[in-house]
This record gives sequence, C-alpha cells and structure tokens, in this order.
Amino acid sequence: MQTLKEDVRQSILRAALNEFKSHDYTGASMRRISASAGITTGNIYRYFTNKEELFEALVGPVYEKIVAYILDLKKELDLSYTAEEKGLKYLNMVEDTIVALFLEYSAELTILLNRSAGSKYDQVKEHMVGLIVTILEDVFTSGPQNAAELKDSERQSARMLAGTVVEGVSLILRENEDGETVKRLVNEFVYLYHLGMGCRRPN
Amino acid sequence: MQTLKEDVRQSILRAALNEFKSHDYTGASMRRISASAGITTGNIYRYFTNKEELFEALVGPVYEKIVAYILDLKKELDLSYTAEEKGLKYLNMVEDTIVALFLEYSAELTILLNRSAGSKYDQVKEHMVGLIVTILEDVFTSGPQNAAELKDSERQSARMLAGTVVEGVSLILRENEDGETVKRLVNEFVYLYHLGMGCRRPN
Amino acid sequence: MQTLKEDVRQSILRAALNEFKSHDYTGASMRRISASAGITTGNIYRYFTNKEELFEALVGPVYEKIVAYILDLKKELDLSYTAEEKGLKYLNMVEDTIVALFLEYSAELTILLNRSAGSKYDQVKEHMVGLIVTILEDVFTSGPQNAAELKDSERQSARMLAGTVVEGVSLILRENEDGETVKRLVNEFVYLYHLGMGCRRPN
Amino acid sequence: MQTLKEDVRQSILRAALNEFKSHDYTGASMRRISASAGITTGNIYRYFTNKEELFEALVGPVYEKIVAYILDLKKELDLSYTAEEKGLKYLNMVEDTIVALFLEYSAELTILLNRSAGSKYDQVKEHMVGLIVTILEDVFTSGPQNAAELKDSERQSARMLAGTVVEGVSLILRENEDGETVKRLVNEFVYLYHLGMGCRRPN
DNA sequence: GATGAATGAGTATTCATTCAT
DNA sequence: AATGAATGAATACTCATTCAT
Repeated sequence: MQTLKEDVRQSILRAALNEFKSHDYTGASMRRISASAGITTGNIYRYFTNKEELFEALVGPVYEKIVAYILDLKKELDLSYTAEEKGLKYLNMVEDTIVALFLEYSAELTILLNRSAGSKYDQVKEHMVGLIVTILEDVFTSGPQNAAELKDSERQSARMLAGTVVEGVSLILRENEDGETVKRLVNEFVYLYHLGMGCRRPN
Repeated sequence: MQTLKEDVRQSILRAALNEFKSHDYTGASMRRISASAGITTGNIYRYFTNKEELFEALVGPVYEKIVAYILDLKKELDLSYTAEEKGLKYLNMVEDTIVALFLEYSAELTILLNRSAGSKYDQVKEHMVGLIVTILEDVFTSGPQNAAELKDSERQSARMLAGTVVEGVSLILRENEDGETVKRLVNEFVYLYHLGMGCRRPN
Repeated sequence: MQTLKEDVRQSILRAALNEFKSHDYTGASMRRISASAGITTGNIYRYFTNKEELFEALVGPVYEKIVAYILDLKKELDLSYTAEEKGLKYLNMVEDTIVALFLEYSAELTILLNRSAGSKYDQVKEHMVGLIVTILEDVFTSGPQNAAELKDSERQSARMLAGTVVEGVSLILRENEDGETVKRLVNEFVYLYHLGMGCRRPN
Repeated sequence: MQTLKEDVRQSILRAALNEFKSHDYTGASMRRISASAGITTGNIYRYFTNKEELFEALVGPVYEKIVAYILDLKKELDLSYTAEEKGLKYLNMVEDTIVALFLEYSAELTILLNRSAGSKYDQVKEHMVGLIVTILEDVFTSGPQNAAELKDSERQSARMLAGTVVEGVSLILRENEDGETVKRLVNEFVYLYHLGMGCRRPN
C-alpha cells in the first residue's frame, strides 16, 4: 500500500512534533520519528534532508509568524504618540494576536522555545527578546528617534522585561495543555506586567 | 609538565561550566570538557567518577543552598500575620538572601535551571516552583491552614507566578555577568511582581 | 554490495565463534568480531542487541540441550535397580545421545565450557558437574534415597569424577575436529572410567 | 617508611597471586595488584616491566619445574623394559614427585593451568599434554624407538589420556584448597586411570 | 626508590545519514 | 517512492603503561 506523499509528510511532522515535545533537538531520534510515523529510516530523508531541516519545517513557520507579528506590533506602536496609548495598544495586541498565535501553534512554539538547544534556533529566545526590547524602548521613550538617549540601565531593564515575558509565556505553554487555561494565564501574566509597570515610579 | 591536582580540578570545573552552559547534560561531551580543560580523556575520570558526578559537583551545592534558603523564607513568612506584611518580608528576604546567593553562583545556577535535562536534576525547576508555590499560597490566603480552599484556577495562577519568578531570575542570571546589574534587575523584577500583585483585583 | 540478512548473521556467528574460541567472554572484542565478519562496528548491533546476546545466541541452545539430556539420563537411571545396570545404561546413553549432541555443537560447547567467564554462563561447568554428581551418587549407592549417607570424601570423589568427565569431554572436543574421532575418543574415555571404577575397591 | 626491595617484590607477587586466582590474565588489573600490595601504580613497574613479566615471574618457575619433572620421568621410564614396569613406575613417580610439586605450588599451578588465557602461557596445557604424550607412547610400545610405529588412532588416544590427566589435575586444584584433599583426589584419579588402563583390552 | 598524575588506545554501544536494492 | 542494511564517527568510560617530580 502506497501512501501519498503529502500524507507521509504530515505524518512525519506529527511524529516529529511528539518526539521534540519530549526530547531536546539533540536528544530526539530520527529513528523513533520514522518508526512512529510508520515509515522506514531511510525514507524520512526523502522528505527532509536532515534532522535540522525537519526541525526547521516544524518550528520555522511559527518562528517567522511570531517575528512578523512582533514587527507589526512595533509598526502600530510607532504610530501612537503617547506612552499611555502605547501601553494600551501593546496590551490589546498581545491579547488579540500574540495569544491567538500562541494558541494556534502551541506545540510548535513550546518546542521552539524550550527544545531548540543544539539546533540553529538555539538562540531563538534571545532573538525574540531583542525584538521585544525595541518595542519596549518605544514605550519607554516617546518614540524610536530618542532610543539612543536611553540609559544603559534602562536598556538592561527593557531586556529583562522582554526576556521575562518570553520566558513567562514559554513556561505557561510548557506546563499547560488546555487552550483556555493558557489564554487565561497569559492574560493574567501580561496584566500583572501591565499593572506593575503602570504603578512603577521612575527609578 | 605536571600541574597540581587542585589546578586541574578547577580547570575541569571551569571547562565543564562552559560545556554545560551551551549543551544539555545529555548533549555535553566529556571529551570536549577534557580537551578544553587541557587534559586527556582518561584523566578527567581521576577527578570525577563520571559525568553525573561532575555535574553534581557543579550544581549540587547550589541546589542545596537554594532549597535551604527557600525553606527559611517560608518559615519566616509563616510568622507574619497579614498578607501585607508577608509581601514586604518576601521582598526584603529576596533582596537580602536569595539575590546574594544567586550572585555567588550565577553560572552554576543557570546550568542547574536551564541545562539539567537528563541528569538527576531534571525536575529541579519543578521542585523549586513547587516550593515557591507553597509560599505564594500563604501570601494569597491569610495562612497555610486555608490553602486547601484555593480554587483550581488560583493554584494554576500561583504555579504560573512561581514559575515565571524562577524563569525570570534564571534569565537575568543567564544574560548578565555583572553582580550589581543582576542585583538591580532582580530587585526591579521582584518589585514589578510585587506592584502588579498589589494592584491586582480578584478575578 | 548488500549481503542478505541471514548471510550476515551467519558470518557474525562464525566470527564470534572464532573470537570466543581464543578469548574469554570478557576478553572478546565486538570490534574484532565485526571486522572479521566483514561488517562495520555499528552493524553488528542490528543482529544482536549486545555482546551478551551474541554469546547467548551461540551457546544458549547448546546449554539447554545438554541440561535436558543429562536430566533425561538421570531419569532413565533412576528406573534401574542395580549399580551394575546403571553403569551399563550410563555408558550406552553417553554413547547414544550425549556424544551425538557433543558432536553436533562441538565448537559452541568448547566455548560454553571454556570461555564463558564473565558471562551469565560463568558457572556452567559447576552446574553441569553438579548434575552429573547426582547421577554418580545414584551409581555409587543403590538409589537416590541413600544419597544422604555418602561420606564427605565420597562426595568429593563424585565431584572430582564428574568434573574430570566434563573436562575430559571438553578437551576431546577442543582438540579434534573430526566427528568419528571425537566419538571414538569419548567412548574410550568413558570406557576407561567405567573399567577404572569397576575395578575399584572401596577406599 | 621505606620498604626493602625484596619485601616489596614479595608483596607484589603475593598480591598478584590473589588477583590472578580470581581473574584471567586479561581480566586481572595492575592497579588492583599495586593497591593490594600496598604500593603505587607506577612503582610496580620498577619490579616487573609489565603485566606479562609479572605473570611470568609467578608461573614461569613452576612451569619449568613441571617440564623438568616430566622429562625426568620420561628418562626413568626409558630405562624400564616392560610396559608393565613402566606403568608402575609412572604411577609411583606421579605420586612421589608430580603430586609433591602440585602441592608445593598449588596456587601458581592453578593459575598456570586455568587463568593463563591471553598470556604467553595460553598454550601451556597443550605443551604439557605434548610432553606427557611422549611418555605414554613409551608405555604403549616397548620403547621410544618404536614410537613411529604407533597408529594414528593410538596417538590420538595417548593425547586424549594425557590431556584428560592434565585437565583432571587442573580441576582438582581449582576446586580444592586443602592439600590433603588434593593429594587424595589426585591419587584416586591417577589410580582410576591406572586400573582403567590395566583392564583395558586392545581395541 | 617511590609517587601518582597523566596518557592514549582500548572497550561496548548509539545514531544520523547513506545507498544498493 | 520506499526499504532497511550498512556506515562510521560519536558517546562514556577503563586500564596498562609512562614520566615529571
């Protein structure tokens, strides 16, 4: 019985998803993936040239979407004039788009954020944090043109905030399977940050 | 040329620290560690019986200290009567002791929290989060005796908060070498949480 | 060039036979076996999960057959009433069955008896000797019910006789390839024992 | 505290004896030997250039004595004229000298006969058997000058007898610690052979 | 004479990847 | 398209032997 190419591809991806959910990139086994996809060891290489590319096929699209969303977010924020407006927009967009995205690709995202050690996405968190930092810098100042004026300590704080947001979301994804729970916790988490930053006095 | 025993031991630990910083426990290679410590494959086993013990030597002491500190923290908090007092004490103790500990062993802690998959410290974050959750439950309620009354969603929230605290601190450690900076960022981070939770309305 | 699976399996077994003929279980090298089987290091593990299982595949079946034959022998002897009859039956059965078995698996038997140190067949001679001892006890006394009456020195003698029989047969197998020769020598050997014991005066 | 050279040498030999009693030549560990001799790893090599030579020092002398005794035995036998006389002399000499030798060096002999796999004494049994065969040939014929007239089957029988004698003695040594027991069993064993061969009709 | 740290090739086993069929 | 046997370099770890001290 011959399986159609696309079917096979999908079942490989499904198997890979499960394998990468429970092992690191390094620890994941191509053999186990093939076996659980119901194909032979060799055949998997007709669909994906190597482990790296299979991983890429799984998390790459999600990664690109996230980056795109973050950049969109940044663009929107650049059009707002006051820090207050920015803060609000940020929150809303996170709730509207980012969370939605997280929910849609939760498994892939979990893998991307938590299992990529050893792959070329090793540094993915760092990259995402970098992007979010540029947004936070906008929120802190009245606009990107003044970014250069940020003090070093402010840069560090922004980086910390961005990082902890990413880590926080990663953690929530890692520990919860149910979409509604993830949504509630992410909202609660972002809300906490929003309030915390709202109450914040300049330091 | 013969190096003194303690020198070699230290250079192995230094090399191991670097190796484990960039690979999982599983992914780390004893050969690479030996090589980068400037010794031969066999010699490393004169200093550490096996990979597990080398890892243990690196992160074990840190782990024990952390657990001890968290338990102390909890004991102190149990003596406070109001949630308000608890919140303050929590903040102060984090600033006084936990941060100090984190500063001393930042690299080892990073490894413990982020690279222990496959070792016997596999579940270390979960354990720490569990400990912190019991503290948060105290802060949420007026005392541990009411903990049982917490709703499921409240439990999840507590777990999320505890987890993001641990992850947040891990991240700050991972990204900053300078002690003063770490201290400032951890304080800022804890302060944000404190304010965010202070403004919080029951959901 | 791809060899058929069964061919490879056989050539591994052949190579293993040679390796184990000249080294202990412990001293035998999987690499050398692979090499002399004309395959690569990794491939051998597609056929045998590990060294132990390869050894087992070689000697396990022989071991089980031997034990079965010895037990059969004992059962038959238990039905005879006089020591004289027993002696004769013993001789006949050795000639009919044991020798046949030995002939079929001479190489594997040699390994089983002489090279199993370190494997789970470590104690195989002791076990076989133990079995034969119970038979000899029957021959010495008029029946197993009197076995308990044997003196210590008689037990030691029985053990020595059983052991030297096993060793004697092992040796003949080790040194002779030709089936007819083995048969003749084993018979001669057993006959010698039979006569020697027949002439024996109580000591 | 400095140990005198000869003391150290003896304690190494004592330790080696114990090690080789419970491991093959290959399986024995120079480290364990040093440790149990109370000296350091490196120092053992000032006394014995390598494992082989240490083994040699242990079993070499015994080996040479055995060979010498067997050759003496042969010389004596050559002076007897009848097969009957030879048989008797053989028995007596075995009881007088060989057994004495076995008793004196039982441990070394056990090792030589049972643990030499992998060393240059690997083939020691074969060599001893070869020597004994030449003696048996004398017993079979009226003198060495007729040895060439022996039939192939007679050669094989002689080899078998010689081999089983050696194996039998090896076994007795391996399984018994007490000198008196060894002596009794060896005598019993040799006696059995003597009777068996005495009763023997030409085949 | 002695020490014990260091060497380096050896061990069994695993696994991503290749390739003849 | 697919198979699955084969490859070969990698892994952790051991051990006889060497050599700076």
